[in-house]
Amino acid sequence: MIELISPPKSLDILLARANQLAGYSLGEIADSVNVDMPLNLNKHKGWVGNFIEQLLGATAGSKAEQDFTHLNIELKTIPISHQGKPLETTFVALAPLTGNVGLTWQMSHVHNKLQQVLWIPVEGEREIPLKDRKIGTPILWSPTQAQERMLQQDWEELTELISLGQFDAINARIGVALQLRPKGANSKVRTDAFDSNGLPIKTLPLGFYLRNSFTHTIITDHVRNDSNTYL
DNA sequence: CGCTGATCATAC
DNA sequence: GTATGATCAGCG
Repeated sequence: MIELISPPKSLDILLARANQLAGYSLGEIADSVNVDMPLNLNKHKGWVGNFIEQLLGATAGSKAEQDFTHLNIELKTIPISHQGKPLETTFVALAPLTGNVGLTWQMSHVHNKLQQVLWIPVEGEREIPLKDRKIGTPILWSPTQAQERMLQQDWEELTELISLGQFDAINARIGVALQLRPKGANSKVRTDAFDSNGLPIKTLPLGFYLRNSFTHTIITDHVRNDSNTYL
């Protein structure tokens, strides 16, 4: 896209930028910065996330762990219903299918990425034309102790299944907060793993996702204090 | 109609 | 293929 926006030098600057977006529609903002936008997300699933990244000065296409490495903050847009509930799960990270021996929760990418997240709610009802969907008030979140425990427990259970090569037993129904689901171009994609006998196999790539019930609590817990609140 | 499994785009 | 950003689609 365009608009070269420098990375925010401080948390305050990042939050100020994010707050300035609240209340405006994607179309209004895209117009103001002369960015072309798709009619819908059908073939542009990551468009909103990439657009917000650029508006806030995240380094696009980076391989860094977080979007704002220097601030230790991960950016996530989240589609919200009229009732303020998440409409989609939140992808966190690709699940390593090998090399999990000796890996702990504290060392994991999931833990690292979820230490501090700046959530940007965006209206996500499919009946609302993409350009008319409004951006909401940003939420800077870090897991509570209870949430942290929940995440760790799920991560350990899911990672254990991977380590044991129990891929037949893995499905999206496991886990209270976190779940494992396919993450790839399509169902034919394969990646390296080890089966229950420790033998090399090729299997479907998986990713860790946050369930809507979990992200909903993040939004619910967030205290709104004044009239300058959207969504 | 919520949720799981499948899928889309892009950079390297 | 991996890693970034996610949402689509249709079964139960």
